[in-house]
Amino acid sequence: MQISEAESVVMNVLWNRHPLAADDVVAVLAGEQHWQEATVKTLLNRLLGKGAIAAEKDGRRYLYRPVLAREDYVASESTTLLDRLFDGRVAPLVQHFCERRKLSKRDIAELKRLIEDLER
Amino acid sequence: MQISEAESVVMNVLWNRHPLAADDVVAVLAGEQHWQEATVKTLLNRLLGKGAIAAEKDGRRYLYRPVLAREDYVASESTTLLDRLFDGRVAPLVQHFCERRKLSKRDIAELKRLIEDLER
DNA sequence: TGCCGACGATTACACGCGTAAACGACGCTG
DNA sequence: CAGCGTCGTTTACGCGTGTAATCGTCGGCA
Repeated sequence: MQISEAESVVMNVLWNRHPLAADDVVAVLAGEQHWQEATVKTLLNRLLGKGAIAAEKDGRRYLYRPVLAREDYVASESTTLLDRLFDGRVAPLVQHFCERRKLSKRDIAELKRLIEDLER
Repeated sequence: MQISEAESVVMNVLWNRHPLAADDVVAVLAGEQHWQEATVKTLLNRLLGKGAIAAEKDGRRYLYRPVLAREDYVASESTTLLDRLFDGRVAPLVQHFCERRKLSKRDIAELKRLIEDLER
């Protein structure tokens, strides 16, 4: 079940709120994307075909909800990247961002807490 | 300069050792990929077209070397993912792996050291 | 009750990618 | 000096994707 880039944008909408009618999805996306209504419908249909979302009849229309969990999607995407670029290990990735000064104060504080928690 | 998945495999070979003749690349990949020689040649050519690698004539053949730095590629790929999935922040990503128990002892130790270094 | 508008479904189409075979030139070997 | 093998170059092709337009149907309003 491979979700494309554009499809994942639609998934995001549904992960945030569901179930939603196609129209609602279009409305939400109107703010962030340039997409025509037809485009969103195509994406919804492809997601349906892939089994990533489900549709339940609501009168004349459908209400869509995610089947694929956001967690699972995030996990698979990030694991793939980690494997491809950092030999599957987290520390090198963090180090990479360290060296590029991409860690905010907040990141550092949170990382510190995470590590402390892990040690107990 | 967008590098596809398959192309990045070829890049990897060149990042590890360069310059290399097409044949050498094929030889290295023979161990890990199922690819025909022709496929590797296509990928080298596409990379040339994209400017991600350069070719220098060596008698009758070419020697290829990366132009795009591995560091830059890794940075752009991982930033893209981070932005898409974790709102651009590193800590949530690490937390994600924490919760999924994907951190090795070694990861934890290294992260700890990274954090300590950052605080000084 | 007939037409219009709203939905979902179907169809379209160009482009990049994975995967490769075919082609063409050139130098070495017999 | 004529083939043959070896490179790089060109061409191929099906599939997924981004991006839509068009079609067909059904319910509500005039």
